[in-house]
Amino acid sequence: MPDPVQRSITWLAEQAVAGGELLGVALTSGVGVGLAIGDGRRIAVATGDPAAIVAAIDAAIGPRWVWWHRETADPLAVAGVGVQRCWDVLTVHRLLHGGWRASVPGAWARLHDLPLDSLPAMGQLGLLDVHPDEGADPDDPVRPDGHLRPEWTSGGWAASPDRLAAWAELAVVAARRQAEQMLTSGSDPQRVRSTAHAESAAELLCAELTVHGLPIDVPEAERIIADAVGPRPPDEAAADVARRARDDAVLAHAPIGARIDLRNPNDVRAMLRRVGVDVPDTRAWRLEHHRDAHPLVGALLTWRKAERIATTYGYRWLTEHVRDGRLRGEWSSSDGAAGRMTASSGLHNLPAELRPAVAAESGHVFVRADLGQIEPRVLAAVSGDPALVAATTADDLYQGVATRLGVARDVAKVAVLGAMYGATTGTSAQALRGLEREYPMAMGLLESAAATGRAGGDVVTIGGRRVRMWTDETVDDTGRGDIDRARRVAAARGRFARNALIQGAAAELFKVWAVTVRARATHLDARIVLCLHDELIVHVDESAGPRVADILVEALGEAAHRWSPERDVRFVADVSVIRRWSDVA
DNA sequence: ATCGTAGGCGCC
DNA sequence: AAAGGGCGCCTACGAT
Repeated sequence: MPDPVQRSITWLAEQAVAGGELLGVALTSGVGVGLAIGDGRRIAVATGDPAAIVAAIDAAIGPRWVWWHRETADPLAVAGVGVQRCWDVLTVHRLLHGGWRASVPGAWARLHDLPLDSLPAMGQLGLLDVHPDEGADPDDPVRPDGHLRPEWTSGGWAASPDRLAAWAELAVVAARRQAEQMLTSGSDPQRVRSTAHAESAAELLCAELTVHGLPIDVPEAERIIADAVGPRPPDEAAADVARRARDDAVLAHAPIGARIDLRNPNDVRAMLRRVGVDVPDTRAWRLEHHRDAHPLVGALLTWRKAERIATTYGYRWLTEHVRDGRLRGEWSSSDGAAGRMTASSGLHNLPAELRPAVAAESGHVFVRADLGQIEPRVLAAVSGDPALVAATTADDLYQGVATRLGVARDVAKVAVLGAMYGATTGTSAQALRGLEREYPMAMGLLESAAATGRAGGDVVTIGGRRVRMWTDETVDDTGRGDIDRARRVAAARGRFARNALIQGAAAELFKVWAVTVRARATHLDARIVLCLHDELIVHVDESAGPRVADILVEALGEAAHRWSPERDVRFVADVSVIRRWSDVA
């Protein structure tokens, strides 16, 4: 190991002992790595592989690494540096303030109460304006007016080792201010800090998921696709012929003489009307009721399924998103709403028919686990409703609720889910009154969230995530009056807020679980390859499968302990060791 | 031509 | 039983 690296490790070890709990890092592969404690002491390392340096320091002193954003996590994931403790400033910013968009200059401005309208514009926009930093030192990342210098934030931070070190130091300053803000946020600061740690680790996990991908048995995927839409067409013309053949199978049932585009919902609706099926839209669940009315309906529904494979999960999808036997997509740790993870390339909406193609590599297994009845258990935890907390001790929570309400299990389940989604009509309405009677704390919490949402207010999850209420003007106006429209917008906001409280909290618990699994299973060379809201898939050598299965269960207990405000809520996971995703018991 | 929106559907 | 919350991705279509 080169001398400067050894020196920096020694230096950092001393600082860590002296009380520097946070360690800033900024790195680029071309330039090196910048490190900082955050009280003015920096170190710039120009030689050596940045990721190797980080790995060596991580092993030596195990600090909580602080970085600005994903651009630092990505190269660490590529290099396989399994950093455990981190603080991602932009991820924490999204946690505290909500929304999906977040930028380094914006987060900095917010932290320092700087007016957002004086945010420095990118590019050349400012050339003709009076420069707020006229004559100032361009090597200082902060302008005299307090904003970050755009030349730095747009990439100049990586220009030299010294700048990397200054940038790392600034990240620590930002993280410290974020921690201070938590003290006055209105939520429990300990709890929010804990969420910040988990969310930051989840963002790093997302960088790793993006790099690793999901193992795919490509020949099996091709077989499934061929079953649905035929063999891979050699050219565009052949693809066109195949598509026409699929269309004709449906149109054979249609009234003759009609020129119908099956991909045009208006055409389809008109066609259905001509065979006596009158529907407001042509969604599958609606057409299901009319299956017996005419053979056209069944043919259309079958066509739609094949069309889904052909267009979204067909040969093009395979060649574009599967490389080296892995389905690769972009992962992000929190969406713009309640904070669930998102993934592209179909990773989060792979049709069940394709799941046999998701297969462990040879000599490996998947260890798969999903959380059972996660939403009502989360509702019990965040509301502290004693009756609902008691219901979580059962494997089947809904059965207990049904017994208490004196209704059928299905009715109870629909009612509980409906209460969390905002459904208020139908047969669940009567059971809803039963819920309000038997679980007043839980239902009261949901109703107060809905009221906040209806009034246009933000809701805050138990972990401290702010979910910003939308101010959408584009809700469809069918020509009725403004009052009616305002009422519909308010109702939609109420449903959104009601759900966000639960969906957001469930996402928090899930991420704590996932990053705990990641931490506890790295020594087995196990890799999380899929996160699906309440389901985890870990890829590992077959010899370690049973051990990882145990870890998934233990990690859930640990995660619940760290996350749940309510000691007595029981969370359950269904775990299995499998070769293919479709092998689930 | 390029963009945003809506209908539709996959998953949770 | 009813059709509610989130996301990504496809197509067609109208506005720019």
